[in-house]
Amino acid sequence: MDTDVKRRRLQLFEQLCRDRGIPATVQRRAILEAVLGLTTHPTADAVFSEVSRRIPGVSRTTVYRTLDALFAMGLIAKASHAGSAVRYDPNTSAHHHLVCRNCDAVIDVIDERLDHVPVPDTSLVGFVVTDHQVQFRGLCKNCRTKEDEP
Amino acid sequence: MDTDVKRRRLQLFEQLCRDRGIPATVQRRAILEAVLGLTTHPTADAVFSEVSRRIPGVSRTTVYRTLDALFAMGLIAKASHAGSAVRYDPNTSAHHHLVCRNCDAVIDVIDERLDHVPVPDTSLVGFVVTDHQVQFRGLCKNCRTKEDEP
DNA sequence: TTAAGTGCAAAAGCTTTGCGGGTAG
DNA sequence: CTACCCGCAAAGCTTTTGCACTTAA
Repeated sequence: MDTDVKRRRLQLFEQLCRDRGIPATVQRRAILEAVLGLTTHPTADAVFSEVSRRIPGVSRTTVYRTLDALFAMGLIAKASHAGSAVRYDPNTSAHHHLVCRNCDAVIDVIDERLDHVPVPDTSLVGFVVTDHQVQFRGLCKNCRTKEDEP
Repeated sequence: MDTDVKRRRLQLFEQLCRDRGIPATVQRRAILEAVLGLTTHPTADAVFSEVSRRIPGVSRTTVYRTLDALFAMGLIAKASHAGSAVRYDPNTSAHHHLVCRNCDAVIDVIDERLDHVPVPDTSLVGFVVTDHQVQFRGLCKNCRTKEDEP
């Protein structure tokens, strides 16, 4: 992620904490920095590994709780796709995903044309649409080469 | 699900089993019928409950194993969206979903316009797209009324 | 000071695995 | 007959919860 964006996100974090009168702890800063530094849409466990390097004694529980908190503050996003574990995403603006059906890797897609797909008429079922996301499924580079050599 | 479609799906199941020389057991038939009969994109546990009614002694393990097998045979689909449990879908053809961000309910969307969204250029990352799905997020009827009365 | 956060241990929810006995083809 | 399936129990992985101690504001 761009250094400038990171810096601003961290400043936003500090401000949101001040506004709400909640402590900006070492752990929280480190966990936010870890997500901002990973481009792999890490699972909570992957974030835990990364953070453990900087704060050796940190607990998994704190990572889970903090990821939830950062998500609630709008500082990070959840990547919604099938798979055993939830994945987190530093990119909070509208974007789409390539999802590998073999290894569950998630790659960002930025394409304005996808931000304006036709919204179906959902008045019959009483559903209110606020948001949408396009998922492209297929095979990533790694898994493609693996399938070629059986 | 339409009775005719159900009947044909069950026939297809019998034939696939014969072709592959694998037994079409009572349990498998019942599990397939259960998924075809539920329009709620049931979790494995919901399928288990439904099947238990017809086959009182059936085990969760068999339900999990069979859902996997039916998926591998292309007889049912997995609904890919964030949430703790995997959900199964009798509709195996291209379609899209409304996902409630409050209760995780999944509702089918059939809209041809969504079947032809622009496919982004993924040659740079070496990803081969085979498929896509649009997810509309928002609030379902139930959760909307709940939020109105806090 | 004091409300909130942290770590630990334990539990909960979903799913998979190993194994002995049973059953469809 | 024989390969495959079934149910049971146990374990695995991700995530949540309760509680005593610590820390940021």
